[in-house]
Amino acid sequence: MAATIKDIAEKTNLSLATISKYINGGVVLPKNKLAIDQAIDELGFRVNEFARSLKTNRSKLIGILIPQWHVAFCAQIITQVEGLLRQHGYGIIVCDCSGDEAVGVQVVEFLVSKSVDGIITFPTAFSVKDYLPLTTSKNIPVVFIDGMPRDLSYDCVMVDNMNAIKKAVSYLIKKGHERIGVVNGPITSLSAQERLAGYYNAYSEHSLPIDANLIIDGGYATDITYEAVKKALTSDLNFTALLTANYEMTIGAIIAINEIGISIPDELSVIGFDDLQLTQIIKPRISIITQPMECIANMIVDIMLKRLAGNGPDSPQIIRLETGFSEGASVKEIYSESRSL
Amino acid sequence: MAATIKDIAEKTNLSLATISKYINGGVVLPKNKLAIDQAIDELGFRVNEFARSLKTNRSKLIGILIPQWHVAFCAQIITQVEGLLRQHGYGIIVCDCSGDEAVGVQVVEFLVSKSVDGIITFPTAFSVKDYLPLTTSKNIPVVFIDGMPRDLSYDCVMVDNMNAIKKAVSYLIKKGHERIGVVNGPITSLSAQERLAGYYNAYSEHSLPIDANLIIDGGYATDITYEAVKKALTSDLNFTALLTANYEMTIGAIIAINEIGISIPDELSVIGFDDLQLTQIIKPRISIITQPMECIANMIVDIMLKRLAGNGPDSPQIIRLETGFSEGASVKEIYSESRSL
DNA sequence: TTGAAAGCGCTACCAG
DNA sequence: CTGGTAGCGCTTTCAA
Repeated sequence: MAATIKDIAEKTNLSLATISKYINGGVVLPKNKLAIDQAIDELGFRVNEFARSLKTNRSKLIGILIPQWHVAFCAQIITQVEGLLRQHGYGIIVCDCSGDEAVGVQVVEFLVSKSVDGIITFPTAFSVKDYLPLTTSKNIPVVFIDGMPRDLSYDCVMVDNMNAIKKAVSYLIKKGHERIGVVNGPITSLSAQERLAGYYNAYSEHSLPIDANLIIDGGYATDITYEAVKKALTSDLNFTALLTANYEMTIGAIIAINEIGISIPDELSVIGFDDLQLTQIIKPRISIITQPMECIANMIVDIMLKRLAGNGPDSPQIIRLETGFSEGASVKEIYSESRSL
Repeated sequence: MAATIKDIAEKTNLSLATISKYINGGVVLPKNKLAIDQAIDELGFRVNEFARSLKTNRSKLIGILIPQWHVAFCAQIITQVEGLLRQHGYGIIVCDCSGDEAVGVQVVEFLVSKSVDGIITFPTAFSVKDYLPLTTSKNIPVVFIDGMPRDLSYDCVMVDNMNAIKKAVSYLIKKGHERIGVVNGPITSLSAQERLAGYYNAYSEHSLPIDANLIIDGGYATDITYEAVKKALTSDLNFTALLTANYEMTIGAIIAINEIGISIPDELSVIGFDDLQLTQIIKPRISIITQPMECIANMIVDIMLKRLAGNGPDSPQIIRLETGFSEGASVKEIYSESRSL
């Protein structure tokens, strides 16, 4: 049987209370400290987290809700979040709801039943409203990543999607592009709405007309984008540049472009999103809007830990982070008719 | 405060013992069942898992150790395993050790400290031996996926790697190929060893000479493969076909091939591994060695649940599953000199 | 700084 | 089938 603090107490001739206090960071006499340390070592003592949790009512577990396991952005963020939380003694329980609303609610109930101390959630295909009563009633803090339902007010960490796209589109416009295709996510998602707004803003700022046909729905997915881009490229839309609004869509677009045999940047300029995995090896090096992954992860953990400690701000925090831009060789300067006049 | 079984007992005028028995699947009188159900409903009672765990010493949590979050095979398996385990009331704590041995041991200690009931582990870059004493001393079952250290004997679920590759190589040989490149993982890993053996076996069975230069180390990674394949293709190795031994390497190879502008299958026949995500949209449709993902996940969960229930077989189970082959349009029939005679 | 004791909520034993 | 009860291992008063 595993050693308990009782064993330590007996061995050291100290009381349970003293041992408990010590292992929770309390101060004891130096000689007692020595004795306790030794006893812990000899007996191979480890705190029984169940008992501790029963008393403190905290599990030191954080639930994470993701739309899909293989979404690159999620994977990247989770890697970092997991590492950071582990340093603070928190484990993560990750559940994938495969975009199914019913499963989503079920998953959150499951997480709550596992007594997670907090929940971190990525935007899912469905509204998360259904499960929030559950978490609020249990006082479980929820931190949203990359967007949340419009009519809610929770802690959220996201990038400045609007400006990210706006800057990229402006960049293209300044290089002479006027017909810029954009592969965006489903317009039901907040981030897609913001990204689209960035596109519009850039165009209006440069007083250029918008052709709605240039706005392609890539469903935030590689396969959908692949089909959509292939179709768009073989149509008579005549765009000279293409912008993709997340990693998966960037990959889908690149595959489609390469397959058709259109050369980047000579025949088509391209700006991608999220410099992960594949974008790092594709040639020519794609110009990419980058998200500050590490910073996002840090903020998420930071807010969560503060909430758990009960010393977060009173009102929900919406953290907006600026995106970066990694210049590659995928954008060509062109001279449109109107400008060459 | 949340309701406890004590509240239920009071409300129903039954004893704690009866309530406990009922919520654990025991049988009570129909009218008591009704009363209990109603009380549970009204009070919004939920079992306190901490208290339960303290008593039963089981957390209903399974730890999963992965090499990297974005390895497609892992993601695919975990998705399924997580769903299955959840159906049985188990949650998973996933930790990524980023191929770092020290982190790996630390992670397992962490998982043990979280009192996971079992551990499922993918092959990591380092030997897992260091942490096994920990798990065995705590009687925590460990199930390996896709390989384990050679000198150990644990439950393991893996595919028949040797035959998978052997069949594919034989297939190519029968189509007339003699110079078949193979992009394999690091030879330190069991699966890579087996896959290589398959390559050798196919060649020897057809009495063809092996050129070791055709064996490329892709490190099970996209970027390494990309560089290696690019180099190989621009050398004078003259292979007519290329076989890749996992998903990431398949993608890396395809990107390299496309970039150089070699056409599949006219100039090079290709057989990939694991029909996931990208391989499903790349044209031409790649012929692929497929792993029975669902079946693998089922077996893993099956063994784990049996071990947890204490009714698994006495000896470690090594489960070997057959791979499949999905024929695409990436292999061309050729006639080598020797055959055309 | 230390200790005694209560009790977190549940399960499992045994008796009825 | 039901109930009384001990106790899992820990934290946390409160008093010394």
